[in-house]
Amino acid sequence: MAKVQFDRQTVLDKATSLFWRVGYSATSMQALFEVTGLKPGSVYLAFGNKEGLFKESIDFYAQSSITNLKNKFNQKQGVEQTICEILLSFVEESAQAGYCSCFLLKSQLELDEQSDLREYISSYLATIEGIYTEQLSTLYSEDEAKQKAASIMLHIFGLRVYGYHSNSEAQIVNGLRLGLHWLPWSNFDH
Amino acid sequence: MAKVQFDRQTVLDKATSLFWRVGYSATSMQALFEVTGLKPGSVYLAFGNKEGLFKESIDFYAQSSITNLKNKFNQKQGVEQTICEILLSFVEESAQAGYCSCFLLKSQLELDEQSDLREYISSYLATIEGIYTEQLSTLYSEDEAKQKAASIMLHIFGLRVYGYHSNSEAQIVNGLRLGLHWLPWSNFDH
DNA sequence: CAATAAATTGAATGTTTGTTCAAAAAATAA
DNA sequence: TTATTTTTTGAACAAACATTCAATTTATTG
Repeated sequence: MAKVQFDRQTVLDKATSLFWRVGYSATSMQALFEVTGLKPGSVYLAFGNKEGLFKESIDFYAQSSITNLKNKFNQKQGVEQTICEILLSFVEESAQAGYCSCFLLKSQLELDEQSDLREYISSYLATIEGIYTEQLSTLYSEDEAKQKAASIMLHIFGLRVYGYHSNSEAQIVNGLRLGLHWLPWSNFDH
Repeated sequence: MAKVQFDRQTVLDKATSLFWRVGYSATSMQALFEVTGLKPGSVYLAFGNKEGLFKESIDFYAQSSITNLKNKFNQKQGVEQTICEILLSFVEESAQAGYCSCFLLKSQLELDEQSDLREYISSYLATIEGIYTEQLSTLYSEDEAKQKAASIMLHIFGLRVYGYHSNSEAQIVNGLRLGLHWLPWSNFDH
């Protein structure tokens, strides 16, 4: 059997960027052919159809996000300090040119009610929340860890929307400090 | 001159519902003709094009939301109690079948970076934040009112995303209570 | 009642959409 | 090398897309 000749990761990286920025519906196959350099037949052989390519793009993004998150917690600073760092890095991200919010969040909101993909994305978001819960449960009771994780997710979703339209980094950080007052923000003063 | 014969408000109401649920890109003119009962020519005469109809739908939704919000504050309970009620009503909304998040939020995230509509929607969101700030400044200093309003907006955005995929009302309420601990939630215990 | 102006109609426009497929090329296996 | 399998190619497809417009209907004006 002949070897796959295009690099799947490279193609997925480019497709993900386009889907992320433009959205599922507004991204045409034509545009995907151009950005990936593949011809129709290759894409359809490798991914089935547009939805298949999109699903793999979601996987690509989500798995990378989850790996990244786990790595940050494994750097063995305090859990809460790490959470502060993560949130502040999200704020920083949101201030950059071409900021596209979070691919999972955007896709979740765009997808139709009866699409299986919506559930699929939900489970990735639940996995992420689970990581926060797990980490916090080293410091708090299970109930408290769950509540705090829910509060963190609310803030993450919030800032990924807020950061999309407002340019005031400082305002977001103030909002985070107020809402997540139990985190060690003082370590980040200067 | 002949009178406009279709009821503009009715048409906008129906168009808004469709755009809100399905999104801008995925909503076809065909579907809009069907849902409004109008023929192509009528829509194009009255609204110019798809984007024109969408913009008026945004206006329709935003103005109604803003009026609604102001009314709630004019009922003259305490400001903070009113805010709790608003947030809890959003949570309740999110638990209902066919929940579509917030039309402004969804559209904001869907629209392309260089679309004028994105700024347009941003200014509506800023207006809403301004109302919270204004109300809170009757109780707090300007700086504190702004910070609290930002925190409220973060939570509203957060719950309108969180509520889209999670079915646990209780978890969201817990998150709100923790993050917005300075609000009089105790009035809502029973 | 005409005369005039505006709104409605629905067929038709030319693109763009996602997808297919037979032929060609490339890679592996014998 | 030859035979076999897999990938790539790019033209072609029907369906759906947003939009237009001349003809018709409806409403207002004089």
